[in-house]
Amino acid sequence: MADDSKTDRRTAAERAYVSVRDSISSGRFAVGERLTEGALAEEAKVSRTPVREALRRLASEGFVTLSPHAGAIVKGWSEKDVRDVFETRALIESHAAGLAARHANAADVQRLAAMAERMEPLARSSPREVMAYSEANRAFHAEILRIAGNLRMEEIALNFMDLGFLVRSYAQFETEDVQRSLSDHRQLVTAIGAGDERCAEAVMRGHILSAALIFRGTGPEAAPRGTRPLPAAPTPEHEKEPSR
Amino acid sequence: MADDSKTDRRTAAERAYVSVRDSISSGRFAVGERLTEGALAEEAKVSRTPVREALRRLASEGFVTLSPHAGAIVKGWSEKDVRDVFETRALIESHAAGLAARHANAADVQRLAAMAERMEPLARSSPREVMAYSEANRAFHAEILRIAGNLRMEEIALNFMDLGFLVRSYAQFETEDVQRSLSDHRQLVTAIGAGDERCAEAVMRGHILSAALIFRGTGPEAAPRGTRPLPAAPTPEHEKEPSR
DNA sequence: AAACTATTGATTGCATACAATCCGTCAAGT
DNA sequence: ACTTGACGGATTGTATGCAATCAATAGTTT
Repeated sequence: MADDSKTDRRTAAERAYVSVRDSISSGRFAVGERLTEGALAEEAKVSRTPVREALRRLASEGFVTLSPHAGAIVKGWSEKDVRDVFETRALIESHAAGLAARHANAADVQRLAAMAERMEPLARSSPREVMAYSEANRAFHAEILRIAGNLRMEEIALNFMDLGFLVRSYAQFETEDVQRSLSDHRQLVTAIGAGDERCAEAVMRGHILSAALIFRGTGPEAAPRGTRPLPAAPTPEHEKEPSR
Repeated sequence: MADDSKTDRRTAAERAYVSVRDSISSGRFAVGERLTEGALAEEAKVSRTPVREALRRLASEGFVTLSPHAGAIVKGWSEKDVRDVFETRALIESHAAGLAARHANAADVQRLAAMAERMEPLARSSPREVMAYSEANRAFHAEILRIAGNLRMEEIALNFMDLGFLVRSYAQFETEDVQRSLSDHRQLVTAIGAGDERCAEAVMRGHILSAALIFRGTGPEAAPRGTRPLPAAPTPEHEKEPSR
């Protein structure tokens, strides 16, 4: 973060993207807050052009919504939005788990098992290692998707996992939930190792849907208190469906 | 098209996007062809800035691949890419069909039936109405996704349907295939109207996977001869997976 | 002749200046 | 008092100029 040296290999657009995305994921920008290009540009120490590029990308990934001439606002998530995302994840990742069970070789299973094992200590040192645990969890799911061998499903599922509200939700996990989650992972490794597609599918579906339950249980005030004043708690519904 | 009047409500970026996308979908740009910002800007009568924006969006939607400092090339589709897309579509849209069967009301079914019916004459006047048929087909699938009520799945499936190679593939349909496709649609309407989730799922899965079979049957020379010289048929594999 | 290096041309990436648009405010009219 | 209209500030959208980077070519060396 203190590395503002000029020898930055990444493009300015990439820096802007990471900067804004992290600020959203970490909750520094409140849901519903309007992001002006100028301010973001100043913060990331680039001009407005790469910031615009970053914002378009973030919009396509679901982090912000932007309307012509009105700019970008941090996207809020209604109950239904969250349910839709988890439902889609459950559909895709359970199918992927089945494919993984079919395709996995010995090395794949070995790797998965190692990853699952590595998560256990992270789960115990609960309160502060949320980020590390979340990262490890993402890597585990990513590995299963990779083994499944469908790039489209991999992209979609990973994008969903990266949406900010997921990371926040891990903070709400009770130790009991974490234990069940770890158990799920072990079961997944076993099922995939045994080549039992149906079992892998079912476990993955349950794994994700139960996570959805926990998250939704945290209630509508899932907005994390960020490092800044939180300019007036926004109404729970920023984008209402136009009834269509 | 002749409307280059200055009273164009759309933004320049939107015009650039449509311009480039249409040129790709229609095959005017060959697979593997390199697209330079300057040329595209001139063609769409805008500056390079909105063209860049359009290219990023097209990349996120899978029409082009772009690498830093190297620009954009029209994306090619390997056998596996196509299989992945159809597999994912089958997974999502079959699930959506099931949801639609659960959620549809009388008006929804009415609308679907009308759309299915309207496609029949388009199918008969086969050779030239490919575009109209393709549009109607897209609308039919889109309506089912809308009824299903999961925005994420809707977005994903529609994006996949819009990928160029699909449109091209319709040109390859034999009348026999079209008849089966129409029959599938009628069956879908019936199943959804009856609230039979399993049936709707199964029919949709078969509908999409059989379309995949037909498409793949057209072989690797699916690259349509465009209106321009086709600068040397590119090798079938432009983007090879880095083996990971 | 082959391989490696330097240079040139073209293209992308970025910054900045300018134009178009939107939103809030205030004034005037009904 | 309420609506309507216009003005002003701020923000987004677009164009253009310049710097950074890459690819290809020519030239040099082994």
